[in-house]
Amino acid sequence: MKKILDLITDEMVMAFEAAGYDKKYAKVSLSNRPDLCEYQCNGAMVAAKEYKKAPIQIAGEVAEKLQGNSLFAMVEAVNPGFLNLKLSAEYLAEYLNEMQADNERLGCEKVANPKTIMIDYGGPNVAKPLHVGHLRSAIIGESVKRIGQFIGHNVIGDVHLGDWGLQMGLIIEELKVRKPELVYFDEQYTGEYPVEPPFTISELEDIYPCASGKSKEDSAFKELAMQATFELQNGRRGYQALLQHILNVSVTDLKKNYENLNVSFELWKGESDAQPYIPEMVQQMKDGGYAYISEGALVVDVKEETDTKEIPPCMILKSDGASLYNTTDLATIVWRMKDYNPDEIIYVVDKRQELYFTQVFRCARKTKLIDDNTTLKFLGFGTMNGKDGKPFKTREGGVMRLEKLIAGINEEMHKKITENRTVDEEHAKETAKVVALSAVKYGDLSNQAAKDYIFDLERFTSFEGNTGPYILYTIVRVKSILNKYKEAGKDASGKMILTPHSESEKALMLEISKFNSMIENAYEETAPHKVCSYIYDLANALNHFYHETKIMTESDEAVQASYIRLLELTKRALEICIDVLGFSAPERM
RNA sequence: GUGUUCGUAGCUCAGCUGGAUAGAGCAACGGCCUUCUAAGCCGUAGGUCGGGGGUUCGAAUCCCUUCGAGCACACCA
Repeated sequence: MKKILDLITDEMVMAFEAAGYDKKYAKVSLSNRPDLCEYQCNGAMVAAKEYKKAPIQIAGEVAEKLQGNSLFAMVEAVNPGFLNLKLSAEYLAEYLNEMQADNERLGCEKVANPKTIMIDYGGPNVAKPLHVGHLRSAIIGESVKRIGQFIGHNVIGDVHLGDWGLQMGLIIEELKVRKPELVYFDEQYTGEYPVEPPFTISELEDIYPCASGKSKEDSAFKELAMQATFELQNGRRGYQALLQHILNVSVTDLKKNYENLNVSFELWKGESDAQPYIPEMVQQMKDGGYAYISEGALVVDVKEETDTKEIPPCMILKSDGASLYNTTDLATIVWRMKDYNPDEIIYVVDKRQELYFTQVFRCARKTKLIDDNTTLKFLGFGTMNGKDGKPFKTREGGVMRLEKLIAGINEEMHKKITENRTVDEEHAKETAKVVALSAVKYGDLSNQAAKDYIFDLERFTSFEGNTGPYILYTIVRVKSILNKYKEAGKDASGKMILTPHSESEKALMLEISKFNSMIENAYEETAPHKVCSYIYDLANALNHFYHETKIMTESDEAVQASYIRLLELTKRALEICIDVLGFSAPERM
């Protein structure tokens, strides 16, 4: 189904041409003066130069051609040369009926040529529990993925575990200190290793910070850890087996945590999965003449003429021959290309890593790990700050665990829900969880991803204003009235949406009609915050209409059914939107 | 130092591929519940869009400059 903006533009193009002007000037946009019109075209003012005519004259001639057009209730040429448009009520109702006929997608067509897009987000470290720093990547990445999937692309989310490098060696060494008797440390051992992991998740969570702290003070310990890392990377059996245990225990826990956030990944690959591809990749870079030794390390130059600053070379191997972050990221590109041949890879990563990823992307392109058909995209997000504007910390100044943060929000929400109304305990708990998630996600996603933002629990969990709970409340109100209608034994299915009976109804209809173009726009700009701002407008329009219109007492059955159909449409639009944002609405609240 | 992002109401943010009177929410103040969830709706007040220049018929938006803040600058990830 065509976007309403395109349909209007089509008419405008014809009008411009009929009046003897180039169609390139017939660009229509949403009005920025809703008091004057719904859509507008500023082309006459631009065209004035080429045709050496007063803009108002051109606008007038174009408007003339649109008089009587069934799309519009009003076409006006206004000084200095604006073309102001209002849609006809009939046309708008017709458009909404067409949307409703496609309840699944509300007339938002899937792309004709689906792309394979991989999204790299999450990025948890298997040695450490998730902390608040992981929140944004998960929330934004999940939403970007869902938007892409809704549009019709084949989008694959990959969690990209941090499961390689010194952190693993640290765990192994610390475990050796604690449980030296384990067979994993016996180099003579050739039998099968136990299936049961030698530690629990809580032990694991204790081991890493402990080892990490030790390595900072005890250089001998750090030395051992580096040695263990090296041996692990070179295939020492016992250590490989330990890595598997660490992965199993950790991933089980991670899955649980991500599930609570309504975040899921198609792939649970990690840095270690890239390991097998490294030797050949490095060899190719050498053979191709791209990589050379600089200050002992193997690097690839990624400078470009147009750079405004010096971009350091991309390091492939450290001077001790060990691989590093760059190496696994590049090798990850290798297997992604081999297994999935994606058209695009999107990295949802902290924006502070931008320079680093520029190096990696350039290196991948230069050394032909990817071809020209694949784009690499960096979607950097800003820092989540506390109310003081500084990076979010616990009261003690440490990093806050994600679980703890979420639990705190759940608790706060539970308090609010039970405060003013009577609800049974089990119900309240479930609802609190659902609403709390909307608060966190909406609070995050309603900001532009690239900007830092202030995490304000009080504000996010509020039911007033531009918040997740407000959106959910609106949906719940709609659900409630739809239920009442059903309970009255009525059924509006198959009934038509009629032309609007009030300003607020038309405003709501206009808002709904923007749905498909909004989704496309949000996809093109990888901007979930556009979905947020849309549902906020839509929810406002709904509440306004709801307030002014007595639906259940409407005596004209056809009109009432039309209202109901309109509410169903609104609800569906809101639900699709919150679904792509990654949360859902309860039945009651 | 170099580069980069940003600076919009008391606070938190939209708007930025140039358009008409710069928009929301919170906080403040004032209205609206015998009727579909008042967790709602309506209204009042609050701004030299950091400063200065330029391009343009027209600038929060583009360019230059200046002040201020954040961030990044090869053997961590």
